[in-house]
Order: sequence, then C-alpha cells, then structure tokens
Amino acid sequence: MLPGEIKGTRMSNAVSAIERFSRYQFDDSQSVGPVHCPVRDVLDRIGDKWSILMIATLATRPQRFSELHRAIRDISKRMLTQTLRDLERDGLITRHVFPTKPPSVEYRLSPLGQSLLDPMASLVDWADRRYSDIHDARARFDRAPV
Amino acid sequence: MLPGEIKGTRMSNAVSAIERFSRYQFDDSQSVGPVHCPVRDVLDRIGDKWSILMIATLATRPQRFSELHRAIRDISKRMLTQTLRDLERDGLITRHVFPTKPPSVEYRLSPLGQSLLDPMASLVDWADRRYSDIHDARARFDRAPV
DNA sequence: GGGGGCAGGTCTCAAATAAAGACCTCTGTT
DNA sequence: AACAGAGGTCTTTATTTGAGACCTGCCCCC
Repeated sequence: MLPGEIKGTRMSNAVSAIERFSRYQFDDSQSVGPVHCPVRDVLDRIGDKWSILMIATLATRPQRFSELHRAIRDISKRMLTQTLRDLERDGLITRHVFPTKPPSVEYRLSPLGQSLLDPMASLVDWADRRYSDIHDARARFDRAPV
Repeated sequence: MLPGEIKGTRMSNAVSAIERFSRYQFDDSQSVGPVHCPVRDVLDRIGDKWSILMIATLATRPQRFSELHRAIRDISKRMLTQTLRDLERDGLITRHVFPTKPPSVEYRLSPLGQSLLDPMASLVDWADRRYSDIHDARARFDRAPV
C-alpha cells in the first residue's frame, strides 16, 4: 500500500488541505520549542463548546444577548459573554449597541463569520447524517468484552 | 429584512444544514428538561482539542501509538490514549494489535472516519485561508480603546 | 420618592476537565 | 543483572466551565 492510499482506494483530493495541515504538524514535530500551527490556532478557538452553536444561531438572523440566551438554554451568562467577546475579537461577529432604555445590544455575523457558514454546514451535515452510525458504534463499543 | 436573509443578500443554500441544526436548538429551547441535539452530540466529541488533529494525522497513513505521539508533540500520553479510545468508541478509527515483541498497536481510520475527511478538509481549508484575517482582527481588537 | 423590573452584563466560588510526568509490565538485549 | 522500548495507567496540579448572586442605569407604578 502506497502513502496517500487507504485500503487501496485513492483518497479524495479535497483532502489536500488536510495534507497541508499535517505538514504544518510534521514541520513542527521536527523542531524544538513551542508548537505553532495557524490551523490549530483557528480551530482551537471555534472548536470550543459554544462557538459553532453561536454562529449557527446567528446565521438565521442577528440577535440580542438575551435572545441568544433563550435560544441556547444551557449556556451560562458567563460563557455567553465570553464566547461572544472571543468571536468578536476574532472578527467573526460584530456588536452593536442601541441607545434604547435600557440599552440593547445586538450581535450579528460579519462577512468573515458568514464565510465560515459553508464549511461549517458541511460538517453539520456530516454530523446529522452520520449520527446514527456513531450512535450505533458507541453502543457496540460499550457492550464489547472488557 | 426577511428571515433567511442577511444584509439583503440571500444566504448560500449550503446553509440549509445549519438551519436544520438551528431548528433542533429551537425545538429544544421550547421544551423543558435536559438539552438533546444529535449534531451537538457529535460535534462536541470531535470538537475537542485533539480529535481533528488526530484524524488529520491518521489521514495520510495508519500509525502506531508512539508515532502519533511523536507527530503531535504536545499531547500528553494520557490525552493521546483517551482521544484514541473516544475515536475508536465512536467508530471513527480502528485499533489493531500486532503480536510483535513488544506488541505494537496500529490505529487507522475506519470508513466512517474517512467520510469525515471531506467536511473536515473544507473547515481546515477555511482556517488556513482566513488565518491572516483572524490574526489581524485580534490585533485590532487588542489595541482598541477600553 | 420607594419599590420593582429589565437589559446586559460582572464576580465569586465550586465542580469538571486537561496536562505533566512518575510509574508499570512484559519481553529482549548486553 | 541492568537497561531499553512499547503502550499504556495513576496521581497531582492547573485550567476551564458552570451556577448563581450581585451591579448599574433608567423607567414605570403607586
């Protein structure tokens, strides 16, 4: 079996991005000192517990702090604030304060944030379609012999 | 502005998966009791710190425990073991023990794991291409007035 | 003019997760 | 006998997350 092949079938060529990613890793594994990989830098951020959910929620329309809190029932205010700050810092969402009484704050996706929707959608779609496979695999694993 | 529109431009239709995702969320926000969303169930797992990196590393070829440890220098053995177990449990990778002395253990992507490569690649590609935008946004945010 | 409510947070403290790195087992080798 | 290497586990410590009390204007109601 040659490198670049798995089980005798050639890998999808959309996977070249992943090969580039692995190359960052490889270069890094050859060096000393702290790890530095731009892809990880980005994915570690949006890969936290709430970011993807937040972006998905804001995809349909801009929303206010308390709307978001109602939409994502099980996030604490603390994490809601922090996730919104982090996403704003990364330029994925923007924050707009309206001088109502009391003031209201609206969050919306920036163009950069919108550019994430397509790649995110393909991942969400995968998760949705493969959920039953994964669920079954878990059940099988959990009742396997110790 | 109508629902389904952002800034007057119609959203990409690849985003329909995200709308379905949001609908899970919405249904959930109407109910009481614990949150249940299959998409979150899956994404929370592969969205941890190491899973995507592990799958990317295994995408090029099957690898052994210590090869993986060398490739991903900054993972602890504990998290390496745990991440591999979790991925195996979810059916994304398989584990093969060879009766060499001492025994060696090889991990490889299952077909289910391989099916994740395409969606993952589009995310990795996004991260790679948008890294500079995000980096700039962070710098701008960090020197903004308090 | 005192009390209550609302929006959008912050703060403190406890609980859950992750990391570092010492240790273990089983050969095989010197 | 001592050490080495593979593939882990175990213990201790640090980092993240969560729950929920509190804060700050400002308005309305009586």
